[in-house]
Amino acid sequence: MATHGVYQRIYAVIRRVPAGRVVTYGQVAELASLTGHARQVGYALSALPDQNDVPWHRVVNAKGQVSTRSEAGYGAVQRALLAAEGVNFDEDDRIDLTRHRWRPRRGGLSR
DNA sequence: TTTATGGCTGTCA
DNA sequence: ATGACAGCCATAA
Repeated sequence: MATHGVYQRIYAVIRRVPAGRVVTYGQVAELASLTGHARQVGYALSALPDQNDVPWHRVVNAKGQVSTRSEAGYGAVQRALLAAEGVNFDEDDRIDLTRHRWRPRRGGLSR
């Protein structure tokens, strides 16, 4: 479908994120060949329909903290979903990115 | 077409 | 450590 949108590409990347793992907006952008356009990733998520197969909750900001959307409450939902997948949060509701950041296979750069 | 708006990020104080 | 500023650019009106 000729979805000439960047969003579709972003969704594709996020769908590849395994459970229990998280990625930052910037990382998703980079994986989607949009290095430096982390913002667009956030907008893509905001444009997500209620029904989707995209694990938007696995996308967090660079601080490892869940970005709140326009309304409050979603943060708690996102946190709950992640917690259900085994992602731990610290006292500040932050995720240990050094431990939960998703590492796409790429030539074995892992660690 | 132009203008305004962002679920961000990195740098500097 | 936190707070403020500027920059990148797609989508919507």
